[in-house]
Amino acid sequence: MAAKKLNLDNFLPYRLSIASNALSERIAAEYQNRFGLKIPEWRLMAVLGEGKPKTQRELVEATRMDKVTVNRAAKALAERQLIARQAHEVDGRSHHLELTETGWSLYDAIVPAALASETQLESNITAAERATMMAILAKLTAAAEDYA
Amino acid sequence: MAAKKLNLDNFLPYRLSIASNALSERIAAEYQNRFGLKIPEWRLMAVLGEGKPKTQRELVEATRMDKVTVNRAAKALAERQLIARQAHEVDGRSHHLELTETGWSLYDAIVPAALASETQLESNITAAERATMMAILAKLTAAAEDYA
DNA sequence: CCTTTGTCATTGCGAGCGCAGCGAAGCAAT
DNA sequence: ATTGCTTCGCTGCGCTCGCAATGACAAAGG
Repeated sequence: MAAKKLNLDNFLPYRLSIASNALSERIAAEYQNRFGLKIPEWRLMAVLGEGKPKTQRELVEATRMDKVTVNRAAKALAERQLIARQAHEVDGRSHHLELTETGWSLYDAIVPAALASETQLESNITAAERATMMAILAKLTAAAEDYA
Repeated sequence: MAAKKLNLDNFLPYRLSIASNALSERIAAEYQNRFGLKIPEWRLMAVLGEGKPKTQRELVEATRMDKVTVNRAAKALAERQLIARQAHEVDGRSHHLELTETGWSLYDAIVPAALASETQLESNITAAERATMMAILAKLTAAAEDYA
């Protein structure tokens, strides 16, 4: 018999993974059904919704997603005419991506839905808890990445 | 221009996903390198380490993983002789899975490593923060799943 | 210039994940 | 016993993910 045991339910990375998965699935289904967007696509739109055109490289940084993920999401959005690729003035390899008219109207439709959805999800926790949570998540992320 | 904007960095599901991914990658690499285990395999061992033989169905419930994931993990562990499949006395379709001698010795080697790893990851947060975190994760998970 | 080295976007490919569907076995009801 | 329904483990298959390699262009050094 083992000297020491371990309870999976009390294991933080496990619980974090379960929670993240549950939320992701729920949100992914919602965005897919209502707007036809996958999560990476939605994330690009969220960043481009800040107003400034960005290159894929910049989007990778902003969304923390893989460059391939960003590329494919951008491709899908461009095909649906939700974003436009403007040639880069100085760098011939790169493009500036920005929301089109259609993109903006979809964005305007999504934002309230996203906020409402988040409000509902967080209806069980207090503002203080939320703040604590965000701080801890930042610490854990940093710790995991620093480890290297 | 959009009526309302949205900052991705302040979006909880996004931050949760980033954190979970960062931790998962780090842990997956560690288990893979040191013990040749993938995360689903490690989770099965963690549950079986409680001592009671379990069927795949029970493992699905305990680990919250898909039945296919559990099946493949069990297959891999059985091939490495880390777990044994005992025929089920009453139900001919099912088997009882339990750790073998070899399985136990690997388990005994992993547990201290897992605990040390978690301790290090959590060295930046207090016990109170950890407790808050766990409680919130449970609430969020429940909220996301209830939505259905 | 021209070569080398670096950077941005893209494509190739393998790994992982999970739904849907299958056969085998149990269970219920007649 | 037979029929129909459920449950267990397993396989097929499609989708997503991300590393690695490629192609196009840029920048730096001779």
